[in-house]
Amino acid sequence: MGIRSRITAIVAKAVPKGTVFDVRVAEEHQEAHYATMVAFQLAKAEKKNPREIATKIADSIGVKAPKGFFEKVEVAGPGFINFSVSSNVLEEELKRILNEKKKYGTLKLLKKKVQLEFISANPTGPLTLANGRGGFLGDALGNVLARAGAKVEREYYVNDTGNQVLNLGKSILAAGGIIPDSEEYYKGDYVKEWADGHRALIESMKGKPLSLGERAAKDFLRFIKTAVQKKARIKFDRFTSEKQIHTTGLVKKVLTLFKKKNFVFEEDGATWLKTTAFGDDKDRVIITKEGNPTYFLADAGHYLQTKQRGFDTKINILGPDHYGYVARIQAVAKILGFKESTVLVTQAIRLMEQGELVKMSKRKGKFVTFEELVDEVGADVARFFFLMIAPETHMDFDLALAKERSQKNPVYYVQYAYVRAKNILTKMKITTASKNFDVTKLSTVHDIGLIRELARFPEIIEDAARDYGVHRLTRYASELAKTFHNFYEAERVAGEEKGISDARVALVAATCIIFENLFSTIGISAPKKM
RNA sequence: GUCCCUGUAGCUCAGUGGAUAGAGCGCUUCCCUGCGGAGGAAGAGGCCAGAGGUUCAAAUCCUCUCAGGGACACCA
Repeated sequence: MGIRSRITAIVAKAVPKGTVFDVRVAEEHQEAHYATMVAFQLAKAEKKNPREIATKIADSIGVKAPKGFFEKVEVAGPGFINFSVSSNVLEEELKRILNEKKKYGTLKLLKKKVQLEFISANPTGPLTLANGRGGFLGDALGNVLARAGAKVEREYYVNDTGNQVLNLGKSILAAGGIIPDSEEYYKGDYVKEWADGHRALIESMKGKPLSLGERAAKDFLRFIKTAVQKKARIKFDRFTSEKQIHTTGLVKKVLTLFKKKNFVFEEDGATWLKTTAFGDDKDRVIITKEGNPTYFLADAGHYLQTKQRGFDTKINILGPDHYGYVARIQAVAKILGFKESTVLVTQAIRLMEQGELVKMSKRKGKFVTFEELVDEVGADVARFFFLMIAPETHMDFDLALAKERSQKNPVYYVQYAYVRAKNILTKMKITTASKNFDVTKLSTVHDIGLIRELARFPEIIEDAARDYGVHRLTRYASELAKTFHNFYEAERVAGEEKGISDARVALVAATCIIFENLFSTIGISAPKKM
């Protein structure tokens, strides 16, 4: 339990039961460490002056808090309650970091079993930058949720059959000159390349474009896997095949279930699901009038599979082009009885080249792939840069500046802080920092500031696990790095009087632990040197 | 036309209804006789797109307007 949650627990005892309130890190210009605005909320209900209430609460906390926990609790301004924790508490937290190491910042906050689905791009070509954005988000979010105590499965749902794959097959035939070209076919060089490399095969399969598409999709999926897992270091536990959803009978099963619950009707020769009952703006076809199940029905079968495999929570990360899909898939989740179903929609990345917008389109074949970007700037930079920005922000990425930008990217600033910290310990030949140090020797603003910053790590994990705001982690990384660089410039570790030196060694060792935990959660490397 | 997202420093972006709106880059001026200068310090730079409203309190919530991006298939 971090410092903030301990304060929250203490405040909770001093206010009426059930009061909802926040404890947050105090603003920088305040001397205090943490603050709460609870008095303002109570003032409304109790029709009293907030300052009066704040004073009452502060007094009560003075009595109820464990002895020696706070150095100061004071009312400020119109009714803020500011907390300064005592050095004992900081010492405890520092020791906790040194003891728990990798486990520091693992919480028992989430008890749920979560399936996290992301990327799930069709294997009809290389990944786009938007796919990559969702990929990094999913990977890091998976790490965060796991740290917060959830059991997480990361899944890539592969649309390895159906119209898009058929279209891919036809596109290859067209690229091979066997059938005439058409507007809707995939145009990228990769289609041509694949066709050129499989001349005999496409000749023999020219009557079966779907099978040909499936065959090519297998290759493209392999390329995707390499780009995602090897190059971008995005981990998946499971690749689920849409084709298998069909062959294992899940499509029929989910249809039966929908019918049983009376959400199915026939119209214009097609079969529909009544998604409007759950807020969708129109009902959706699940079986076409030709008698083919739609992708949507297969996806419902997939959701059913997930439910049957024991997941009560499903998080699905979609790209901006799938926004229109959210309402209907949420309808399915409700019918199937998921306890929680969240769809996160990431916004597009606009690729700029010399001030010009470059359109990304698989079909037109003009795009910079996710893999190319990772090759160009490296996995750490690409990941950190993408994860710094909230997913709903439309992001401008200037490709011409990508490489130059990488020199100035905050990821280097952050990793350099870690290298500096590590280097101090290496130079001093310290492998394990002693836990017998005197915390009162850590007395400068830089010492204290660093400890306070380190202690925020569990709070960041908690917040990110609550609102899925993974960019909190990269922001925190920059702040921690700044704090450490400040400390490094101002204070020495080696060569100080022994008591101070020992205490600072412990502090630096703890800093390394936090950086390592943070880096592994974000998914970037912890370099020994740069 | 309907729906979604966005509009905050020159640029790229943070900002959970609360205290003096922040960071990085860029710009100005400083700081190496020390653990790695890929650093540090100081500074300039903001009618938080606009207008109404709700509130003790709004960049944050509501309504409208404007601007940019995206989605609106018996494709995925």
